[in-house]
Amino acid sequence: MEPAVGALFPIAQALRSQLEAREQWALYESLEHPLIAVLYDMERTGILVDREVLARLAEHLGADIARLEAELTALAGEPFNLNSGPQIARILFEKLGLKTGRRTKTGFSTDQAVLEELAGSHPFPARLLEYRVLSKLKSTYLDTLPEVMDPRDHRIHTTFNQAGAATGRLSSSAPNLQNIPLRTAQGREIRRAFIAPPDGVLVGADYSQIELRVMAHLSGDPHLIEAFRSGEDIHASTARRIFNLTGDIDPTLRARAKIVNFGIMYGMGARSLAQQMGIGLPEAQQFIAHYFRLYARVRDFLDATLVDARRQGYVATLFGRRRYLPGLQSLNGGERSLAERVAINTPIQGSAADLMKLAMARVHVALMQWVPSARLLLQVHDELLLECAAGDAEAASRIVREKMEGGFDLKVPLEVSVGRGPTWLDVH
DNA sequence: CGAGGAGCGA
DNA sequence: ACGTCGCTCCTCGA
Repeated sequence: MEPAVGALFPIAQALRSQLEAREQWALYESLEHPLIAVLYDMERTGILVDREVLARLAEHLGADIARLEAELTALAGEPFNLNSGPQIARILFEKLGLKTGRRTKTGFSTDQAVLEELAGSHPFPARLLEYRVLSKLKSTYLDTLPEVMDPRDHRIHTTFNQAGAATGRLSSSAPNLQNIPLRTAQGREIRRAFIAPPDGVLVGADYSQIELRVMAHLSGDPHLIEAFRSGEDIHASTARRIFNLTGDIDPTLRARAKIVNFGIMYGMGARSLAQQMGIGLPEAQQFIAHYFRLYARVRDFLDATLVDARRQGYVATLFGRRRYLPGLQSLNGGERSLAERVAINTPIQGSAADLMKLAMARVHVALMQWVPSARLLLQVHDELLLECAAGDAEAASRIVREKMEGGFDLKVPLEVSVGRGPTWLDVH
C-alpha cells in the first residue's frame, strides 16, 4: 500500500465518525460524495468564451462611462472620485443640498434606493445610477473575464465550492459564474460571450419555482399543492386567493402576490413587506395575517420549524442536511430574529439545493452513458447549463429534464424548462 | 491587508 | 435589525 494512501485512512475514519455522530453520513454517501467527480469534470471542462464579444462590449461601455464621468464632473462643479461613497455623499448632501436619507455605520448611504429617491429632484443622482450600472459591469465582468480565460482552450474554469454555503448550496469563485448579469439589457449582453464550441450547442435547464414547490411539499399545504398539481401560475394563484378574485389577474396584483410568496420563505416582516409593496404598515400586517389564514398549513409548518429548531438546536433539509443555529438562544433580539429567519429559509433553500445536487449526479451518469458528447458546464442554483454536439441536443434535453424532474417522491411535481442555442443568452 | 459599502446572481 | 444564500469590485484607513 502507498504510504500516502495509508496515512489517509485515520483521517477518513475520523471524518466518517464525526459525520455519523451528527447523522450526516448518509447525506455524504448518497449525495455529496457522488457529486465530487461531477464538479471536478465541470471545472475541468470549463465554458467556452468569445473574447471578441467581451472586447466590443467593453469598448462601448467604456465610451458611455467616459461620457457619464464628464457629465457628472460638470454637474458636481468639481472633479471627484466617482467610486467613492463619502465623496458622492459630500456632493449630494452638502454641495447640491439634496435631502439626506438612510445612514450607514460611517455616514449617509448613497445606494441605489437612495439615489432613486433623489433622481426626481436633480440630474446628478440619475446620472450616477447609470454610471454605477455600467462601471459595475465593466470592472466585474468585461475587464475581468478575459483575464481568467485559459489561453490553451479559450475557456473559463470556475471553482465550485461544494461546502461553500451554510444552506448546502454550491458557490462559485475565481471567477464567480453564478452571478453573470441577466436583469438589465446591457448586462444580459455579457451572456452572448458564453458560447457553444464549433458544431455544438448549449442546453440550459431551469427548475420552475423550485423553492415554492419545496415549501408546498414540506408544509403539505393543500392550496399550494393543488396549485402546483394543476399547473397554475403560482403567483397568480396566490393573488386570486389573497385578493379574493377569479379569472385573469392584473399584473400589479400578481407582482404583489409574488412579493408575498417570496417574503414568506425569507421570514419577511410587515415593515419590509410594506416597503416592497408600497403600502402602509397596518395594511402589510393585515396582508400577512390574511395570507396565513388562507395558507394555514404554511404557518403551522413555519411555527413547527421554529419550535423544533429551538429544541434541537438545528434545522434540517429534506435530505437531512443540518444547520446548527445557536443564535436562536441569543439574548440579543436582532441576532435572535436573524436566526429565526435563517431557520425558516434554510430548510427551503437547502432542500432545493439537495434536489439539484442529486439531480446533477444522476444527469452526469445518464449523459455519460447515453450522450457521450454532452458535458455539464455550470450550475446556478436552480439551473444547469451543458454543451453537446448539435445533433445530440434533443437527447441531452430529454435526459436532463427526466433526471431533474423525476425520482424524488414529492407531494408536488417538479417542472423544468429546457432551452438551447449558440450562446448562454439563447437558452432561456 | 481588512472593513465597509455597493451591486451582481439565485 | 429590520427578507435568505453567495462573490467581487472599489475606497479608505491601519
